[in-house]
Amino acid sequence: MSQRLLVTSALPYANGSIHLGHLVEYVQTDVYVRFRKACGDDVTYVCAADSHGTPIEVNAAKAGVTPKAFVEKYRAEQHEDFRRFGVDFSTYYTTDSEENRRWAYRVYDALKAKGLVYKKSVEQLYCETDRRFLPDRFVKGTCPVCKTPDQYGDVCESCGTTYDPRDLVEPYCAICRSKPVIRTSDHAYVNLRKPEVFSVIEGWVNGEGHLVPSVREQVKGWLADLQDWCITRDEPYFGFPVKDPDFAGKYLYVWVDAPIGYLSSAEHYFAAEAPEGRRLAPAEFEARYLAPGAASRMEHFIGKDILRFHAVFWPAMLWATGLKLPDRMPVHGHLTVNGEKMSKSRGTFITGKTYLDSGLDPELLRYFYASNLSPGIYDVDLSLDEFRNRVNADLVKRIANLASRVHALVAKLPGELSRPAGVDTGHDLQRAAERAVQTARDAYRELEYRTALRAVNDLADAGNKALQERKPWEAPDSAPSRALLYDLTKALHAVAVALAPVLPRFCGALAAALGDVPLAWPEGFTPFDGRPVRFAAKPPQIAPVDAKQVARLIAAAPEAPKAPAKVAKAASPSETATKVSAKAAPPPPGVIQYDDFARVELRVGLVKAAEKVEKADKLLKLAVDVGEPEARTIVAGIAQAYPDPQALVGRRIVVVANLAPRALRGITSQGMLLAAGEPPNLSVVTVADSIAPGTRVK
RNA sequence: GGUGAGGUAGCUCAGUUGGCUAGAGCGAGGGUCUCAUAAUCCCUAGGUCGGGAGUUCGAUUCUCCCCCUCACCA
Repeated sequence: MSQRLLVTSALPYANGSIHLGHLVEYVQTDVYVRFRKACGDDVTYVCAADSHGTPIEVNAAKAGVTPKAFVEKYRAEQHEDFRRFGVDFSTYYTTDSEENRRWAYRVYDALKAKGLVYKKSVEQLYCETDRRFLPDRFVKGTCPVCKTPDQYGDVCESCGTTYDPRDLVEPYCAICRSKPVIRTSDHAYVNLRKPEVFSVIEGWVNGEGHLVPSVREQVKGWLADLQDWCITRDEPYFGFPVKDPDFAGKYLYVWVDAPIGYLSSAEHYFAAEAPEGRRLAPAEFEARYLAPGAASRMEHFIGKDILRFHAVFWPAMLWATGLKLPDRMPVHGHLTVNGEKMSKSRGTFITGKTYLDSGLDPELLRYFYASNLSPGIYDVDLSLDEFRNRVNADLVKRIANLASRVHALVAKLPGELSRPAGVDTGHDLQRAAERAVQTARDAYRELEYRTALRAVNDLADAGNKALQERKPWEAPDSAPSRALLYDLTKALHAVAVALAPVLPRFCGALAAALGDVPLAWPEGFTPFDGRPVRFAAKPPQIAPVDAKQVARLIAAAPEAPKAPAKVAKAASPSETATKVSAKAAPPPPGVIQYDDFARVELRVGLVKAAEKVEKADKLLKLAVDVGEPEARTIVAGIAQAYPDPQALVGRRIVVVANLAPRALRGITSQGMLLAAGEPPNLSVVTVADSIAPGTRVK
């Protein structure tokens, strides 16, 4: 029976690019959405850029653009990145919209009407230079416990202590470095302990199917000691100003209007973006999707870092507003790379673009994620070796290869291929295929992707095994051979259907090759429909992934690590503002193998020209001869150490020649040079004049 | 420190009411076919089931203590 669903992924903050950590969630959600659509369900997949908050306001100002323009740039970029990974949103809107403004006020008013909002005076650090209150991430200082300098206002990255920003020793503003003062401000708080709202939250958390048990336990732990929630922020802020005269001059906290963005973006989709036949006026949309008891499911896919907002505050907001509560909230873990947190200094902070630039097929990442995803809250580890093994073993050697084998054999047969009656091939592929499809169907629904993909692989195993045992190439046109090849072709149809949510493009091509077979996945689906089979084309192939290719993901990191920085350098506000955990890397001994070193291609380069980069204090643009027909352009942050760039011309320096190109100040840098020290006491590494440009350094 | 989740073969994980010689996939080692992208298929690998104690005829599966990892919170 067809169901109506509203599915969401968390809204990415419009302050940076999409990275592989984001993609875990969007791939998980997209696979589910595609699966449900194939099943015939009516699915709307809503997402948007989370566009408000202090970091965006500050970074936009720094960039000299309006917050709206700033946000739109990232919104468009994110949407495009997602598209290239096959994430097929119905809409990718923004929380800075008129629809969201309307919804946000409505929710605020509803909370107020329920008597849940009260005023409380709080002390905060205030920067008199910037004339603003400083959020935790915008004040730094010395940890009051372990005395490590330059720690954020909420937590020490060295000793892990969390504290109040007011406890920092020698606090300073992360924007202008001046010393903040303490000021008080009146804010709006939501009383979540009031019995009527508390019982709603508790009831939802304990509701069947809403949260998996381990997540439920976590949330119940919070409920035992529930704090009230501050829902306003001081100006300057980028967001919706509170209309309530009790809180004049305040703005709604970004975490209030962000989840509301699910509703407003969906409303916008149905009102303005949906195909003609699917358009709905806002009132109609609300009645069909949001009203209590509406015949529609609402499912929110989120990461574990934002569970509190979604599992505690969000049900309260929905309830107060008189809307239905979510039907399911799948929570996934974070992404690690080679077993560790993504880290810029280690080069494992991989953006979607870096992945795409490496030349790897985005669908391979989808497959790897899916093969490691379960409904649980486990972290997914992108081990580069594991990634390569998984793809090569499953997709290349097993599945694509089976299609290739079957096609080659069938292509040699004359005419159409029908199933000869009464032939026992010794392998019940029909039963195997139908069972695999059923197993996968149940598994996708429960987000047990690992199980679903296991079932598909088992089916392909059975196919390869049958070929191996029956050897149809020995008597291609015999009845047993024809029967087996017929069954195998049908089994491939099952593979295409069951794999399509994860690999839509590959499976689309496979289905086309099988003669435009449908990829719909109705209840009880079986590819054994009795129709003759005929390949329309060669099935799609998948190139094996080699180690060099995946190594590029890391080698292509923006900045090669030199020495692991002991203390995070005074990061720019844009870095402090990112939602990505920027915890200091534990300093491991970091012993590497020779092969690791050999991947870095160091060459001698002769500096042919050098000049300052306009509007950049630290950058020099060099033309360097590294033994290639054309000199390379290299942009390096060494200007402070070389006030006269001409001094560099004629020097023989050492260049990392296989570093992925990267744009700096609009100039594409085709490598980096080695230098010792920190500016201004910095020196580029040079070699004797007797060494020719292009010579390998090792 | 509090709360929660985990710690099973090199890796990723299954093990739903305690019980046959603890399983799968990948990797690794050996063998094999040759239709297929040097792809397949077969065999093998012996992991104190984090450590200790207890309950029991018997515990990876129950209880207690400890160690370690992760997340959230103060």
